[in-house]
Amino acid sequence: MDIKKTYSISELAKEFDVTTRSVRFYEDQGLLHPTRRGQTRIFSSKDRVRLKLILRGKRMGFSLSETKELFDLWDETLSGNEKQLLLMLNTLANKRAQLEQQKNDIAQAEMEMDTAEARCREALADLQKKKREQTKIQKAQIKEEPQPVEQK
Amino acid sequence: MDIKKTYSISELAKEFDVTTRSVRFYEDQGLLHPTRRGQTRIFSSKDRVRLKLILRGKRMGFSLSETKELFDLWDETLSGNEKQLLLMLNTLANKRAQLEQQKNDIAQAEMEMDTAEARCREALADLQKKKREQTKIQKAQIKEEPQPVEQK
DNA sequence: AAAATACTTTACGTTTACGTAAACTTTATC
DNA sequence: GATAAAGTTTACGTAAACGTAAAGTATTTT
Repeated sequence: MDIKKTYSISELAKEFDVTTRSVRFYEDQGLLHPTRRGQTRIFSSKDRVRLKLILRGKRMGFSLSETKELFDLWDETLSGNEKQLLLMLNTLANKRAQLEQQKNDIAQAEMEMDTAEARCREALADLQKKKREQTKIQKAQIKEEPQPVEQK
Repeated sequence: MDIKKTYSISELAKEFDVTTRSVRFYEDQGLLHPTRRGQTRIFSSKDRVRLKLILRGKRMGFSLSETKELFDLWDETLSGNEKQLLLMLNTLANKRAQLEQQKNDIAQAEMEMDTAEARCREALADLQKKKREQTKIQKAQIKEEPQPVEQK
């Protein structure tokens, strides 16, 4: 038994930092299924979870329709039909492959960022060195030609 | 000294399985900078690398303009200006944070897929069991009421 | 030289995921 | 009871990332 509470559209919007427009859009596209009190939407904790999943999906580069497909598939899976179960297992395997690809991409990106960062730091160090040499020269010059007397 | 070769638009398109339209679009958006022989585009191996990065970026949910920003930033970084170097380091740190978020998302998704898969297999096992019970009953019925003689 | 092939520019069309504005109801507050 | 606050529908607008078609050039093949 989840948190059981219900949510208004602006509660959800605020919590997940999206606009109400987006939430309504997700309903329009069949990703959320709030009930109504009068004409006002009432979201269940299931809707809340789904919203969270939608947003995570987006961060992972999934389109809304991809996410919707997963939702629908899962709902049909719950019906317990064998064909649907097998289909779901299949889909899960595909998604796993996608995730593997993403993990690879991320690992690659991290390696390249490592070398990029290293080069940056190296270049910076070089600059600092040059700066220090420069100030040394200046100090030397000051010693050679000391205290020019100020006058008004 | 990379592979040093140059590439036609269709070579690149074929290699990375994108349309020539896309490649031209990426140039239009300032992500690729092919030279020209007459009016025909000639892509360098640097362009090839960038195309690869563009596509990886897309898989990771980066927009073209995000990727372009990175390219531009990197190019300016190469100029060795201190301000640019610091800016790049900053940006790299931000991107790393993004990647961490993505890794979290992926880990979460994998966990949920694990439980989803487990439930599926369980449900399937239940179905199989019921099936076996069903056939047992049928076999029992056949034993009780054996060999109905066939006639024509 | 005619035809096929590969490339080009120009430009309008399309999908996704909302933004934004207008006009209206319902509920809470003064 | 007026007004503000939060919700609603309807509908047009927009940015991103191409698709697609038209019409032309350049080169290679037959």
